[in-house]
Amino acid sequence: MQPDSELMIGEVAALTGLPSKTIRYYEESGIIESARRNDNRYRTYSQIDVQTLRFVAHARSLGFSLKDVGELLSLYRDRNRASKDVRRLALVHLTDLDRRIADLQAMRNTIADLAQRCHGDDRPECPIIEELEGAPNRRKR
Amino acid sequence: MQPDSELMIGEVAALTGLPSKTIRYYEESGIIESARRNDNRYRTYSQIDVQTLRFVAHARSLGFSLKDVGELLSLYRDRNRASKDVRRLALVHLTDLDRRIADLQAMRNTIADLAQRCHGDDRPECPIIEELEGAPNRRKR
DNA sequence: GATGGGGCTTCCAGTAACTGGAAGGTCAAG
DNA sequence: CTTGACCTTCCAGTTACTGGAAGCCCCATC
Repeated sequence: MQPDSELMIGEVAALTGLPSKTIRYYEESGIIESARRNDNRYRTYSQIDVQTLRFVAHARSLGFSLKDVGELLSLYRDRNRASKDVRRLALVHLTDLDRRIADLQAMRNTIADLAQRCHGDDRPECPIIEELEGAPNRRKR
Repeated sequence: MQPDSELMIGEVAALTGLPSKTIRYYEESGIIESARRNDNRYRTYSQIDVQTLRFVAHARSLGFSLKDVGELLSLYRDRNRASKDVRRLALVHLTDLDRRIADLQAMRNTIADLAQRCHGDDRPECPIIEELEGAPNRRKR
């Protein structure tokens, strides 16, 4: 119950799950504002800063880019935000995730099929090598 | 029907679907050996080189790392390879793909759920922001 | 008082796999 | 002779960190 307790970066790291290095990196890259410093030039953080960093960590864990996180943060702080702006960001991200999942899934299925058809013994015959050797390559994007 | 025709990098690019820049990059990073040069110091390639680059392109399109592609290439060239070595590489890659797909799928589901519950209008209330604000962050890996 | 151990600081480099761009050489056509 | 389309090398930027070096600050101990 100390509303104005100032934390050092290691404590914030423990509270948010983010490495200290990453917190400094977020500051350096402008995703969060520069931390205040105490007499030792050490960074100090408030509970609000911890909340902000938790927000960032959570958005990152959902796969949003740092650029997106920046926009989400400003929407988060904007009491007059329109939820459609947040939703639009989320939907763009969703589309991107779906595309990436589909790409990986296609690779996965091909690999699984090839691996399943490969004897996996000491002989050289191998459908995986044959596929790589012969099949035309797919276009990306 | 010219078995010893020498191609320039642009032609190889057209034949393999790989940008010239990427072919040079593969050479520089040691994934393929240095191309012979003609009198102008231009790189020249044989049909075998084209085959090798197609192999590389295809392996890359299946998501193998360049390091893996290097190993696959040496297995490809090894007439005494054991198919189990190829298969092992593929299975490790498969595991990695599955993990990445699962990670993305989890994100995707969360985002889809949040976006679906968001009104997406001009009002500020937004379950997406609330989730980022409040929920504990998941551990990666 | 010297020393040791954390934690903090900055700065530099490396990761993966390219991609973009600058500056310049070569060659054939018009 | 100049243009245009190739080719060359080299450097920088991308994404989101992560590792490591060198050095300060503070506290505890011998």
